[in-house]
Amino acid sequence: MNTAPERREEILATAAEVFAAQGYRATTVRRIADAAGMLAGSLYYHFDSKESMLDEILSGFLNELWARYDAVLGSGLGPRETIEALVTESFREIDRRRDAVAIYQKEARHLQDQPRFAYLAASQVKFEKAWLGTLERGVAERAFRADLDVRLTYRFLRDTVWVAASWYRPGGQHSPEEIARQYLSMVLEGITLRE
Amino acid sequence: MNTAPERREEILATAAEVFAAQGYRATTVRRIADAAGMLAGSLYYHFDSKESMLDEILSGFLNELWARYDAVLGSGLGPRETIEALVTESFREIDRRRDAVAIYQKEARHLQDQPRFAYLAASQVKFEKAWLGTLERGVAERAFRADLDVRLTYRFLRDTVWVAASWYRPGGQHSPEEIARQYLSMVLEGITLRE
Amino acid sequence: MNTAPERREEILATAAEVFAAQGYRATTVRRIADAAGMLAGSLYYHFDSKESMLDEILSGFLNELWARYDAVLGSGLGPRETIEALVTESFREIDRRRDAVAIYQKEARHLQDQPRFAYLAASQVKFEKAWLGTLERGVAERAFRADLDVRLTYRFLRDTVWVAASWYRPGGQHSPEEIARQYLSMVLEGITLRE
Amino acid sequence: MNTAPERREEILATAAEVFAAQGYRATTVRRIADAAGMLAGSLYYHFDSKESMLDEILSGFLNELWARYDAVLGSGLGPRETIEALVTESFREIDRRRDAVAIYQKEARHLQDQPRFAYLAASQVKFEKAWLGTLERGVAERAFRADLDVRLTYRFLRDTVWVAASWYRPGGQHSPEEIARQYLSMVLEGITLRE
DNA sequence: TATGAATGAGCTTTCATTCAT
DNA sequence: GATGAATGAAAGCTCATTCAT
Repeated sequence: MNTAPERREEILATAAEVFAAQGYRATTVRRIADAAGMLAGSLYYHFDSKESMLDEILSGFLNELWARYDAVLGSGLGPRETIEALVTESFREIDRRRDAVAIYQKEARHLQDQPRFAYLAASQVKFEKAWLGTLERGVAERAFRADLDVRLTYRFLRDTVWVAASWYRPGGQHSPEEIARQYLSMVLEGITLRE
Repeated sequence: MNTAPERREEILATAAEVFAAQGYRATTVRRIADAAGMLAGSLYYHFDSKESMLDEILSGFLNELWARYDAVLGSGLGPRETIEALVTESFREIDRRRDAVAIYQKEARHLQDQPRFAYLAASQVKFEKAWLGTLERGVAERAFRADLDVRLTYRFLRDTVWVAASWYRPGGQHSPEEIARQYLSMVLEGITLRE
Repeated sequence: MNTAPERREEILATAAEVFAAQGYRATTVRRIADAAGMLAGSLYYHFDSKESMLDEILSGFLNELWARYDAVLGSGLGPRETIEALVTESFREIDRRRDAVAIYQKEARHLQDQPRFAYLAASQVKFEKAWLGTLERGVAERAFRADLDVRLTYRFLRDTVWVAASWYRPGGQHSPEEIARQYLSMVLEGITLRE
Repeated sequence: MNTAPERREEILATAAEVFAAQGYRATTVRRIADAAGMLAGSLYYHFDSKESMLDEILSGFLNELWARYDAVLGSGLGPRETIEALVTESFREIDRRRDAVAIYQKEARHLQDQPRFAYLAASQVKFEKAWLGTLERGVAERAFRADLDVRLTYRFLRDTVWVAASWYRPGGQHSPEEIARQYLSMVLEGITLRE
């Protein structure tokens, strides 16, 4: 199962693309193989199973994401700046691994019940801790409004950011940073015009 | 195919529940039948295929939704009030048909390529027209900020509302109207504390 | 998985026949289905898997065998009569379930490592206890020779009986009881002519 | 296909070991290669197929066996001494090629229908001729009992000897010759104590 | 001599669907 | 209205084998 890393990555990228486009279940192993220019059986030289491809895609994404998040969280920023940095890193990750994010979005919920994908639930918990904690700190430090339900705000922010993977196309007219800036502006200031 | 309407509705509700929990593809007809207390083959007395169950669930949801939306859009409200009404109706619909909304969220994108589900794409277009139009009117009438990309704002709003179906539980601590009010407050005013 | 018992038994008998003739691994599910007059997939209405057919065949055989053995062992016979009765019951079982015995013979050794087939090993242990015990009792009571290695004698007897399944054909010229009588005569008296 | 004979023999011994332990069909070429410290494809430098390994194992065993048997049969012994010599040679062969004998035992029956393995059937015939002939000669010469079915006696002897391969471990507490002596004692004199 | 990568045929299994009863 | 049994297509996966390097 350990092959030339480049070929693995190629196949994995192909698989991610197809999974994201058609859904994991609806994707046949044959379809991935076609897209990778080989026969279905040949995939099994590189990977144990369809599921293990999914696993690598998802864990690869989460590992990278958490490396960035941890850097942000460890750098001693204030609540508002932390939120800004997390949102920006999220959009950058969507830019880097759009397919993985889209798959995560669609499949994480039922996958996390399987032992193999327990790390999805674990990540979810860490995620909540990081965002919710920052929001609460912001309320305490009078950076954020106190009249909003924090959990609701958390979900709002979280969903808002990740759902973007469903329409985002890398190389489009807005850079990830630009999208992040606009999102943050909406979330932080609201869309109402103030004069 | 025409049976006592209550039995149909029961089965449909069951199917929606399972589809929402496991995904359409991953749901077997047998699982639905189990949950409905019958054998798999017996479902075919009421419906002619698994796909037609999905179809009824989705179109039932969209028909209801558009009846409400059309009422809002035809009532001559200003842009801000229109947005408020649409968001509120959306959360009410999530409250009424949580499963259908969750299914829609997950499956609409690839279903809309099939002729049978072309109405999903059509609805999407109408949807965009309604929301985007309202936002543009709001910018023109100086109700909304002009410095934000309107398409981005549209997507932001749209996603934000519907994704809620993934965590919303009817009968929870917040009523749909209360959730709508908080969401609107965030979107319209932002989460930043202003003194 | 619970269907009309007659159909199950029919299919099981067919499967046993094919397993015995070609070996478990070499037998395809399609071949069993062909012989049973159905399509491969249809077997799965009645059974969970190819392995579960094997399981039922083997456990059915062992259950029946042990019912008979236990009756013999509990009836207070002397060592020689016990051996005679066990051998006779064994040949009767071969007559009744030739295929199952042949499969057992060929496959038991490697199957017993799998948890599902642990009962094969358990049966083996009980088996040894019964036969070896009887032989030892026979030696103690001066019914059997003391100059032979008892374990060797045990293996000799055990193998000798069961291997017969590989050539025995029900309805042949000798009844199971007649074969048992000849086998016993050889084992007990030897083949040497004494005058 | 012609390589250093030592490497071939090594691989063949490895293959025989795995075949004997797991069964021919259940053994993958990769498993053999693993055990031989190479990759699956590399085996094909030495052998042209999995089947040809089996072929060499089996024919190697039979050739050696027949060389010994022929020596015994050509040496003009009486029936009892012939049986004794054949049994002894058989146990020596089990000692030398335990795996091959075990494979033979399990696979010969269905292999012999394939043209490639027709020699298995031929050997079987020769075998029967030698043993059955000796037994008949023994009955005629009043060395063996006349009241036993000779064919049954033949099968009894044959099976009894070869099945030992399934439990025999070279280097165990009994030498092949010792095992042969005990077996012969049982078969010739019976296990009953005579005073 | 051996490796790494691929092939292709065939395997067990799943599942939506049908239909006589 | 529902059951029990079967169909048939397609799925994921295995594995002996090939072959350029």
